[in-house]
Amino acid sequence: MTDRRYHHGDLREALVAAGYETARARGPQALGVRELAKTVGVSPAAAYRHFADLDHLVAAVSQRAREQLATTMLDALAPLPAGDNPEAAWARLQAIGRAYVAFGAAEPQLFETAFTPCAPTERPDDPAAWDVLVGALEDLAQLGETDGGRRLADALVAWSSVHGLGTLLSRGLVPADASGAATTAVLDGVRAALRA
Amino acid sequence: MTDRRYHHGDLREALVAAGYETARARGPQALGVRELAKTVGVSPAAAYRHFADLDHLVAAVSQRAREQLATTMLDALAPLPAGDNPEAAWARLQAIGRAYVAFGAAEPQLFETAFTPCAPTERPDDPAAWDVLVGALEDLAQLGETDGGRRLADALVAWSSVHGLGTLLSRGLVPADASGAATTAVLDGVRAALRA
DNA sequence: TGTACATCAGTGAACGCGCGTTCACTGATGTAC
DNA sequence: TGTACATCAGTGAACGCGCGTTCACTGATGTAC
Repeated sequence: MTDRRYHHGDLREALVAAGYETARARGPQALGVRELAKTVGVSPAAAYRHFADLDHLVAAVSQRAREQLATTMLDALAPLPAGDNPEAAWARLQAIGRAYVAFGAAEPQLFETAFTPCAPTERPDDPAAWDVLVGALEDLAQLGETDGGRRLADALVAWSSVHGLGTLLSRGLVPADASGAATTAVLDGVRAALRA
Repeated sequence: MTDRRYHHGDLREALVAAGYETARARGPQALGVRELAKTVGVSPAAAYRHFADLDHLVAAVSQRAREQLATTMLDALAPLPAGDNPEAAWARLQAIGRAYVAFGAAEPQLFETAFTPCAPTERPDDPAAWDVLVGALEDLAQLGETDGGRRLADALVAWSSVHGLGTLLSRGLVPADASGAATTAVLDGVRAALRA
């Protein structure tokens, strides 16, 4: 399989997968055309059959990291009851927020990679963290728990909070052993902010 | 002055100042020993008289960026009445939060630089944004506006919120034209969260 | 006040390195007849 | 079914580059006598 010298099965996918692992271990700045080509067992020039330049390769890896983040949010949602009651809806918002922050703390380099500046992607994220958040807020608005007219503002408040804490944890600016308490405090804060 | 070939007046300071401008324009990754030495008009090796390696030079520039951020917070505080009443204390918290977010939006590369991972600094930040925040929260706790027992949690909630929004704005993930509304929403959210 | 001297902040050349990207090419693949 | 052929995903060598860091050195500075 990988032994085939020519006509790699799916070089693009192999490069993104290898890039994802590199980014996970050493961050987005460690991504390089030459090194990834070597990892995959291909000449550097081969990568240019699939990506215009390094920036586009980074963009593909970055997108994968964002999609992985969104996936962990959906995974956190999966076991929860889909209940139409307020408590269930708040629990869902809390679950995705917790997953977002936990991803930042557990995978600091991927978190960094997910939001690193790079070329625009060809396709939208799938799944997209923003959509998951908006969906959870929509449920709360439907139930009259939040002011439907402030949907966008609420989304920005929630996103800012979890993104901020995720960033602080991922960079070690908030110590890991404060992670649990900080997460609870921030999620409670979001709830209070949206309810007001 | 700068024409002197030997015994530069204060090469360390000159390198940090040049690094600050480079970081401001092109971000922390654009910092390099060779380029900064060239900017300052000195041979690359000269930099090693003042910094153990590139990482320590970056650390000095990063610290300067953080101190600049803290300074803009203090500047925002300066014109405000020092009043002992709740409204004045909340206004002070809001002012420093607004300054923090505005710095991220106005100086995205410096904001990035301020929190880029690098070597530890020799001295603590002066001024330090954290101290400014804690001071403002202390006032509120003294006035009974917030639960003094939750000082640390409150600080983390406030910091996460403004740091998150600052990051999102600095990276263009929240569009600049939503900056004003988003800032207001987030700051109102913090107030609601701490009051609860 | 003048001079010898130790200090040490600079020089400039060199090291080895890995990078992104381009180029002319080759040969495995799948298709058309 | 077998064969000629067009396609294009790969090769491998080379390009020019700028990087961090080290080294033996030089000469301006400030001090001690």
